[in-house]
Amino acid sequence: MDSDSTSRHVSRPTSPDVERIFLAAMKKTVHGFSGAVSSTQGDSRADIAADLRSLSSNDDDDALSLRMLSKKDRKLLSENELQSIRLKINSRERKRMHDLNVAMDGLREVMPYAHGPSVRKLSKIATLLLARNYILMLSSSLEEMKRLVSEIYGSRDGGGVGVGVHHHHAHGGGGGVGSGAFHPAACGGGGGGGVGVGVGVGVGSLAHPGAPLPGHHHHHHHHPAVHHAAHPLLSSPHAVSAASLSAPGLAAVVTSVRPHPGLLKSPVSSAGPLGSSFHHWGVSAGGMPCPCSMCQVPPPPPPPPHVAMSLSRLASDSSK
DNA sequence: TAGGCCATCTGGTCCT
DNA sequence: AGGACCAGATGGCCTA
Repeated sequence: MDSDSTSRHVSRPTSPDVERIFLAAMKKTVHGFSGAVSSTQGDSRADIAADLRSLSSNDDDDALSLRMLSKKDRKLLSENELQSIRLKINSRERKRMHDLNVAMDGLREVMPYAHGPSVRKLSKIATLLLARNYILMLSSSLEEMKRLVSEIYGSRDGGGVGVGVHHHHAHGGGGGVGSGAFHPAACGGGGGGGVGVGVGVGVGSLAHPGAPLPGHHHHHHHHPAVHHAAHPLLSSPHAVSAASLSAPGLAAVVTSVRPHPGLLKSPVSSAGPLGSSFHHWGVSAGGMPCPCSMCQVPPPPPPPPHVAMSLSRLASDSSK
């Protein structure tokens, strides 16, 4: 009794392995292990079980699509036929969403963030925002490396690598966001007023209304509403500006980000909002920029309109 | 208890 | 024709 009947359907998996991963995940789920898929949710839903039971008994019907039928045709079909078609469609949709979740988990795995049984996984929106900022940050790092290479070899080669990207340590994002406000404190090893608190960022100020990030002092305690702004990748000026511009809903969404376990391990006295386990090295150490938005703000890409749109939509979704 | 997050159901639309 | 994709609705679970 599992959703194997759903997996038998041919579909467009997000990757060639998705089907296999999905099956494995479903096995785990069936055995009570909250694995990669739906780890925060219990999958033992009575209606699903009912669906699956029905599916196993109605496996043979043709894949007529219910929505393709006219109302007249629908009336001609028996209750059982309609139900079996509906179940089949539901099953496909379920599998599709499972595949999406598997992909989302795959994304979580490669993000510089907590993975562990004691750490609640990132929400979907947080995962996407984090991924985006991570990509921006990596791109920025790459550009910086290119720039350094061109500086080193430029005198000989005449500067073959043309990179015009420089760090903007203090640039205000949209809506009065100023990520630079907390940068010095973070990279300077703490000190400075606030240590990333109240950050001056729309989202951050929502979550940290003035307290010195007490959540980071707690071992194995998660404060989803507290840590989001502390994570460098989620506090990028871009995401922040979008959040502060779009709606309180998105800000609320962003607050769902869970902390990196490293952020929780030790006091934050001298390490800024990331905690002492996170080592900021700014841009001075070997020229490599610190992979956090505090030490290195990604170059401001042209504000993609679709991002703003999707963000606003997410905001509206989250405000349901 | 409220709010956030999520899975699922459902009907519509688009694509092959 | 059939499947994928999408978005709204709904209800459950969890946490503050």
